[in-house]
Amino acid sequence: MTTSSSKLNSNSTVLWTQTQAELLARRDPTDRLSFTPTAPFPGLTLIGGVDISYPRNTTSTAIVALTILSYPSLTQLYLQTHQIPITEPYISGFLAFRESPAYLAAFASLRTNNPELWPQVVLVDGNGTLHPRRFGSACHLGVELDIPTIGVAKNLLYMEGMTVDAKELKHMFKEDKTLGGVGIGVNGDVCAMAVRPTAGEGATNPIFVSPGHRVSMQTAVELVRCCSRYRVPEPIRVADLHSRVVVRQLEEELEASVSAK
DNA sequence: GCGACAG
DNA sequence: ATCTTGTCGC
Repeated sequence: MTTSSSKLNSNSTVLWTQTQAELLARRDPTDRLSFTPTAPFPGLTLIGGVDISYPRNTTSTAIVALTILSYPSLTQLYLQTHQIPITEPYISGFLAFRESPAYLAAFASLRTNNPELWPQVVLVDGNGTLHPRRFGSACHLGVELDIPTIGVAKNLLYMEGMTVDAKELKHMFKEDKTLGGVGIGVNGDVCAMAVRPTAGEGATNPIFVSPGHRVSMQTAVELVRCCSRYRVPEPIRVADLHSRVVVRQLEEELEASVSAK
């Protein structure tokens, strides 16, 4: 008798759904911040960003990058990568179970080596409340660390009950050049904002911002706008670019070790 | 019914 | 996420 991997995945999914429900009970949807939750955010000086890049031809390991930028200058104060084992597959709606361990390792290192740079808010590459169970990876990391987080996704996660789809949104931003953002409702809740990328009126491909933990929708959007020079806000952009550089190095090392034997 | 599904 | 070149435009 054989055991199919899809069967294993669906079993994990049941447990993971339960875990998400438990952690959701600990999520704080309000502004519980160490700075004033209104632009230009007096008191805010340290903002974090995290992202993960995966090497081609390998599924067991990845590179996580954590960066800390000063605010409002967006100067890079810290940028560290870690090679982390990846044990779980990517399953839509359960991204945190794949990536959160890597994030936790990165933050553990920061706490040990540069505790003075512990961020006041963290931008996460993924969704917050824009999620089938209102608990995306940004919420997950936020609750685990009890740190304010904001989810920023480059693509729309489709789910039942959504008021708009990606194509409609693109149309709306194209039609109305002054449109800055569109609320994304799911079964009566506005759980995200499609935000027109900063850098002009011509851009029509939005980013999707949703609160993670200890941040309101309003504050999340405002803050993302305030640290965006390009489509992707700086903290995530810096982490993304650097993790990609390091992933290339890892790929070369892997190639070398193969040809060496 | 088919397709759409963060990274 | 990753595989991938040039190209149109500011």
